Amino acid sequence: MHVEGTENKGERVLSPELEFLTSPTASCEMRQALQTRKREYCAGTILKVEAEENTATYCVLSGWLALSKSTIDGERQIIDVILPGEILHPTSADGHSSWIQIETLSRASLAVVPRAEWSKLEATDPTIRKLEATTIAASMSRMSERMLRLGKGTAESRIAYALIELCLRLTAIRQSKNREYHLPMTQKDLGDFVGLSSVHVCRTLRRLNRNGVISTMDHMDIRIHDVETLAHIAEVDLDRLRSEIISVR
Amino acid sequence: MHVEGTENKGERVLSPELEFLTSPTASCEMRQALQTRKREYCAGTILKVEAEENTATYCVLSGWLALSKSTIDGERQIIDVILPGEILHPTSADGHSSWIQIETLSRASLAVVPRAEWSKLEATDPTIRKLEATTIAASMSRMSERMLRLGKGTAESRIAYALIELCLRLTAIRQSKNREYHLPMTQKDLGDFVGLSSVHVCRTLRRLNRNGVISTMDHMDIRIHDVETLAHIAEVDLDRLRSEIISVR
DNA sequence: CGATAATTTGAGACGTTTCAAAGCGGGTGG
DNA sequence: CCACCCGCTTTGAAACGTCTCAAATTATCG
Repeated sequence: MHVEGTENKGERVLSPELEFLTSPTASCEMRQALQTRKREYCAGTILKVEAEENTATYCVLSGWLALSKSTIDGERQIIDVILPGEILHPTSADGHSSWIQIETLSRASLAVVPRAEWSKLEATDPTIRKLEATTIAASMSRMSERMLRLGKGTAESRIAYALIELCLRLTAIRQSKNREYHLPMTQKDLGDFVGLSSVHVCRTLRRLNRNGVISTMDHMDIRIHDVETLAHIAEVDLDRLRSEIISVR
Repeated sequence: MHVEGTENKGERVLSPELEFLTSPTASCEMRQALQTRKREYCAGTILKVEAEENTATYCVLSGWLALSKSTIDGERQIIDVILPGEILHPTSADGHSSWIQIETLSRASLAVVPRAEWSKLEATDPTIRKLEATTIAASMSRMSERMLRLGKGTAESRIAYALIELCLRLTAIRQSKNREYHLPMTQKDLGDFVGLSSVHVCRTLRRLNRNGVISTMDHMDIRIHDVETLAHIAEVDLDRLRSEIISVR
């Protein structure tokens, strides 16, 4: 169980301020609200426990989040990874509890906006609703891609898919170039993400390394050498996937 | 591959008109729109193929839908099951293609509302937006519960969870009483839903039968005898799950 | 530089899949 | 009305992939 983690890498090529925050489309109110609600967290912080009282909206300004569920015996499944620029509504159907546990994978800065204030922002700025809608669509889409592989894919295809998905998303927000990025996750985390034991994650990663498809350096620095092969292993059509999980801006 | 199926059971205790359609909260425009867009489909119809052009909103008036993704070699994963009263936006992040394949599991009647018209409805009727939000929250919530079990659960817990989830949802819309309902799915379908082969679904179902936890009669008529045990196998807290996946009305 | 966490590798156990064949049931056409 | 066919369920046996356990190695941080 992560408590007040010590890792603090994970955002190296990060623009000082977030894109949509400074973008001309964002309204003045929006920028202000995010700025005043801005908070910093260190890696491994648990922001919200499953089923905890929650009605706020989270905007990720920098850093990575993991959304997870756990079984009674402590097994964790990472449901989704949230990257900078994305919006998160952890409120479940009953309208007041969180359907998910939220934790930081790296040092992160977030704007946590209470429901009332967020509704006001939505009303004043029509672009926000659009951003929200595409964020949700993208999230659903990548969740189902992962479910498909969780249900029917091999270990290799699950890992390959995760690496490709993250690469595409990071590239879209200019936090990856040349198919190279830092994963602020341990192999255990990655295993919890793709439904494998950390041991098997290791083996699979090593095999991909040996075959020259990717290389991992240092603590989880990923470099994809042969996207075609990786996409083939992941059973992914790159262009289609991109259009499904990347919001148009 | 299902094409124009022949099965047409699946909605036996169905109220002639859907709850939220006739409810006093639904606006006049809403009711009219749904009525004029209403269409009937027989079981096993594929409404929308993955990645197909799509910007409409689907309202399920009666019957069951399955949302699925498939691998290149034809393996299908059912991502979610949609029941009467629920709303579906199959539009992915690019704004015009569908992120999912939609098919009917039983005979079903749907209102397929084009985007422009739906936006107008949203604008006129504030309750629709709320309904949409809770529908999405509920869907996310149950998808993640299923992902947790797909990643970390045994065959038994996956099946047990699916049976409980469906029982709760059906009970909420008064299509199940006394924890008894008809599942308009084959064992293959159920396997595609929970990530198991049809053979293993059969074995697992039979074991639950032998142990007196459930009984299955006829073609997939489920009766849950011992909810406590089933919930325990599924690793579920019934009240918490209910509040997370059932929309308050 | 020692303590602690994360990765790597091996070997065996376990659960699920696959293959195969038999049983059941419902629908169709003779 | 019966015979036949096809799809679904059931059961068995073997193959396969992943997990677990265990131990060695390597990184990380105070």
